[in-house]
Amino acid sequence: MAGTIVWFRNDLRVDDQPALGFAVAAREPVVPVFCWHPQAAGRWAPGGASRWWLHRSLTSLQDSLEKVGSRLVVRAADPSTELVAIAKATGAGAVACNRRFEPWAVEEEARVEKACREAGLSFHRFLCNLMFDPFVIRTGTGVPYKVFTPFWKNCMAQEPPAQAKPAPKAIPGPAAWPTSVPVASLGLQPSIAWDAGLSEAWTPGEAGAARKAKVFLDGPMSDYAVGRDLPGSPGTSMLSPHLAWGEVSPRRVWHAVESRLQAGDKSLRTNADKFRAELGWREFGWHVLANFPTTAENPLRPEFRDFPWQENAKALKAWQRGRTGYPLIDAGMRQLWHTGWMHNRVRMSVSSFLVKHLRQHWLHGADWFWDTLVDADLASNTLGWQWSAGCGADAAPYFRIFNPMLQGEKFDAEGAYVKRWVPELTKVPADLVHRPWEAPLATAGSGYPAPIVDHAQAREAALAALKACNAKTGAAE
DNA sequence: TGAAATGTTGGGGCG
DNA sequence: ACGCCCCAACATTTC
Repeated sequence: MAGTIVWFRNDLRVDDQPALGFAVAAREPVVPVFCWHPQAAGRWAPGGASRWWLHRSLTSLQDSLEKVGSRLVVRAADPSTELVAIAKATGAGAVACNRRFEPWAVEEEARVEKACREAGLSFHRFLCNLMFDPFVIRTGTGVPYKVFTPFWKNCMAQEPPAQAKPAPKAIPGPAAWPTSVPVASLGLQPSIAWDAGLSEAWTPGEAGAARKAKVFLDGPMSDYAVGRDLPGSPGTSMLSPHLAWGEVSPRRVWHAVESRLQAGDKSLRTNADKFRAELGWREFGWHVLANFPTTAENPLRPEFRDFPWQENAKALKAWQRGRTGYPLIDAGMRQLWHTGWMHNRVRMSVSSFLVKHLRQHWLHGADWFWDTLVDADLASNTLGWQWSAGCGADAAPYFRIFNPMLQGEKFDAEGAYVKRWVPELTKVPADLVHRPWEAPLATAGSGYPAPIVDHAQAREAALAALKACNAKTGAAE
């Protein structure tokens, strides 16, 4: 072969990037390529917030590649035709990529591989964004896990993730570069300026990811077990969008944690293990989706197939816009709208509220999150929503219904979080901030809506719906 | 990685 | 002083 095409996908980094490392090791020309072809993903094509992120991440990747003597060739068409054409134009004899596990991406990968082989190109695939292979980790009886704890125990009994490999210092280019379109021509940017809050909160790209990791590992990680549950303070890593686009390698993060453990005490170990278990949940989500590819749209537990969901466009809209009248719910939904991100503790509450209090189909929630989250990731989104709805892997039983007042009082006792995102509540005293309808009229929020449903009634209705479904399907519980 | 209802226990007020 | 009752605190069960 006379050079390798590196097909970039959601692995937008140069550090610990196996396909790129493979291409550079061949000591022949390397042609990095990104194809924008959202049609292949259908319903799960990147949403608005993800496209905003992708625009910046691609720009950042271009910069990093140029710094080591390379480029990023950008095309807006199907990779199965583009990569073959680029191989012809540059004389490359091989294509290397990193595996994805979205059902549509698996199909796309097969299509690209076929086109490459038919054109006489060799095709090479690597595990890049996961620490453990989803088709290797198996239960004692040889089937994929559906429960997190034994899954993670098994992973922890494997060989530890391989050491992360540093970025190449120089990347040889082809004699002549193929044509490329500007990132700006892909139409990823919002046409109206709704992205000020995103710009304020995030720095997409590899450097931004490394900074977030360092800040977290040197700070909040030492109190992670407690701090991660408090939405009003910065106790989480904020790495999710960077991981979603592959701007940081989970192996790199894993070993960065490990190196800090050498110097730490036992309590650091406890907190670090909690954090690594969250990386584990991310792995678990991908393993479940890879092995049960229909779950992006269908419940993993078949008895939920005919669950009596309601259709209520008005309620759905109130939830989306943060106008349900429940402070914790509204704060979360407004944080999401403004920054493209929501604290995990609050994600659990808002999703429980949508599927239980409002009894809207979890896919409505999944679609909204997909469009608004900068960390939208098909596996985590699917796992999270099915977990909340009670129909997925290791799911909360349907009757586990979060009480938005109690969750607020437990994890945002002073109301700092809800007041930050719901300014109508500024004057409500702390002890009533999660139930403002009980506050005296003078201090109650001006213009803040009354609860769109009564908590106790909604809870009863949700439990009744489950009962009706069980009676119909004859489910055991 | 719940909440609410129900059951149990034990300290203290009181007749 | 004793037993009764109340109820807070905690535990268990149920949804």
